[in-house]
Amino acid sequence: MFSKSCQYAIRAALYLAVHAVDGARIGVRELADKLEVPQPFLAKVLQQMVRGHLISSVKGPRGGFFLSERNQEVTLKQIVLSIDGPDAFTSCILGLPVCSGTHPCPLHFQAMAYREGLNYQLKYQAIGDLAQRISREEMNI
Amino acid sequence: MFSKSCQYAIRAALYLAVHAVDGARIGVRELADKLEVPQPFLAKVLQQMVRGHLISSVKGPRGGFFLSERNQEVTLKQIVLSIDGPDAFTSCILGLPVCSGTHPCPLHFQAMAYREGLNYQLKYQAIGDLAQRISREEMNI
DNA sequence: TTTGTAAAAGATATGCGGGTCCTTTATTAG
DNA sequence: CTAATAAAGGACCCGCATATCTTTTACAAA
Ligand code: FES
Ligand code: FES
Repeated sequence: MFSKSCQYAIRAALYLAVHAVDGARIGVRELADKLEVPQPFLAKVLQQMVRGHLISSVKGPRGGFFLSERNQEVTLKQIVLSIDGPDAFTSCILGLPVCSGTHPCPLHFQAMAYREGLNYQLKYQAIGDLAQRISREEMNI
Repeated sequence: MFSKSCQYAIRAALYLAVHAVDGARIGVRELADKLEVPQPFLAKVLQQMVRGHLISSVKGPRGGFFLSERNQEVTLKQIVLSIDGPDAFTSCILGLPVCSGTHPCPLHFQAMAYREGLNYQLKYQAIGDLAQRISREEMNI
């Protein structure tokens, strides 16, 4: 479904939303440590996200990653789109060259139901909103 | 979601169910040709399926692949299990080490809803049954 | 029994996502 | 201004899914 890069990206963004509050910045070290993912690889993903304006960063002492006001409004969908591209939700689950309702594969309608549901979630949940749910309902990231 | 091997496996099984009727056998050549997948690789997947008793084969002239009576009863779920292993439907969509409802990731419940639907489909649809739907509703495989 | 045919098996290549390392650049505290 | 710090950027490596090729084995028809 999601590539590893994309999973890391989402989890990192959520971690920042929950923990990088009040102007605090968080470094790759802590991030990689808390998410339990390989540090150098996470760094790559993070800078890719910065380039895509999904998260923000400052260099130097007391620097690190954080979410600007704009970044809080970023949706999970934007992250997926930016990292994995648009095909995750539009390609046929059986790998057929085209996914269409007029000549569907046998799993098409069931797969679409699933994907549409998830898609909706991704589309309308901003990082900032999710952060609150996460702390409130003590979810894992 | 599914690996390429698994996609090929499912499509091949369905093709056999639809076309290898009345004791006819179908060779790798035709199969690869019709499904538009790489022939030598498909051959590997097919023999893997034979070993797993998901499909049947005979060597020699007029030989090829087909579905025995037992094979008709095989479900898509068995194919997925045999090719991709059990993790496809039980692992966390964000890659967390465990997927559980008690400490869920933010996408857990939405993802589960989707997956359960698909899972049901895979679990209760036997190849033989699907074959009829496919011809009747002119679906693509 | 012979011969042609087609799958089985094994060894081998390739591409890419995933992962690491090293150097450069920017920032800020002192 | 300087030194310490942390991200950015570039080059590189590795394993595995994917894909290919060659040889061997089994079967069936004649
Ligand atoms: S055609 Fe296969 S999922 Fe739509
Ligand atoms: S915990 Fe992530 S999908 Fe269940």
